[in-house]
Amino acid sequence: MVMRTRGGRRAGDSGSRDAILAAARDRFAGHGYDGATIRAIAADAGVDPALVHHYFGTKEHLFVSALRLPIDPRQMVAQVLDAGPRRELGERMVRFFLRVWGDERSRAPVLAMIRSAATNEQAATMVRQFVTSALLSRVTDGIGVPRLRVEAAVAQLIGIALLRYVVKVEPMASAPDEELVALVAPLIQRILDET
Amino acid sequence: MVMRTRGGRRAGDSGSRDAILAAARDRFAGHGYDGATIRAIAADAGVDPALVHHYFGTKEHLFVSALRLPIDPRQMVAQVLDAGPRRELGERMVRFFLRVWGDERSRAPVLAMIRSAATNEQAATMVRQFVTSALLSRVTDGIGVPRLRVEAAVAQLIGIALLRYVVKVEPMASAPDEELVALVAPLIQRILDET
DNA sequence: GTCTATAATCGGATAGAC
DNA sequence: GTCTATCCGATTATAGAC
Repeated sequence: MVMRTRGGRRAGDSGSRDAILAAARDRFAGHGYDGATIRAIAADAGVDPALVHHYFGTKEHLFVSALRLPIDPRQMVAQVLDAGPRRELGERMVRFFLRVWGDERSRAPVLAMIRSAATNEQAATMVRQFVTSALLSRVTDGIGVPRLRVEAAVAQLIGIALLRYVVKVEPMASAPDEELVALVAPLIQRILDET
Repeated sequence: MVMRTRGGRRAGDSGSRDAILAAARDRFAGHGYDGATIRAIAADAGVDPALVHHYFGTKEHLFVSALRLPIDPRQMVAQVLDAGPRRELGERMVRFFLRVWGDERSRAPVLAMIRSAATNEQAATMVRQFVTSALLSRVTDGIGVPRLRVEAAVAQLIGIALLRYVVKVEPMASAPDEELVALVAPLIQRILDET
């Protein structure tokens, strides 16, 4: 029968494990670590709560499993930095940012990190380490910009994400991507350019 | 005995009510609405949990009581807008922003709103209405800047608050106020200036 | 693989004594 | 004004049957 050594679904598996992971991503994204309950995740996935423990052990383990990004951050950063001329870096960053937040699959883990970090100290530490090592350090190393400036640019983007996708303030929430690019790309570019 | 009609402490009051309010502000600020428990608030205040209900009824009522800002937002906005020449508006906004976040008394309610809005839908609605009516509308009316631009400026400041005071990323978290003013004020000014 | 049953804890809220 | 006692619901987690 079907029996692979790597990848794919193992023999005997139903789709429950993946269903749990998908439901967990949604719940963590929507309510943060503390607000997402195993019972609700199980209900969303259509399985028994005990099955969640059977697959993932503790809630914390489920959290880190659910947050594994579908793409590799280091690869993404390198791509954004090198995909064109330096004078268009601001625009590339804004477009990349909007693409991540526009796609449900990548938005859920990021939203989960933000929502959880806001109220859970352990999650905040995870986010701090991730932002520092996976993003800031690579960007700072890749281009010759002082770290405080890179952080100011990141702050601009995170603030927009908060107003647009979490608090949902108008007209920011409904503005088309292109309008945001036209507005924000020059701002980011300027932050990075002035030594 | 002592018996005033307005202001001051009423006869028979101990300091418990104020102690509860102060503890509630800290807890809501530190853990968000859902994460702050009445039992913990009571413990911080050194009183019995039942006393919290005695004074404030439900947890929700306690929340809105704890979040009454010590200053009036409409007054603050007007002051920032009119306190100097238009070309220094960016600097005034940044300095005001840093003053609010630098003082514990004003930081606690703002932090509580952010942390709660991140995971609690009801709190998010409160924040959205507050940001829209109390801040954005007044600023947009006061100066002739499109709302989307004002929101971009607010996003820049909120993002900085997040990195500096919540996630605590270095060097943003430890940078002196003046360094941030020098870096950010021109950015805000530019957002507001270009039609 | 999946579920039942249950332990152990913690949450908000209330009634009522003092 | 303040506290004791308690109700009732929800939570994570485990043991074990099927």
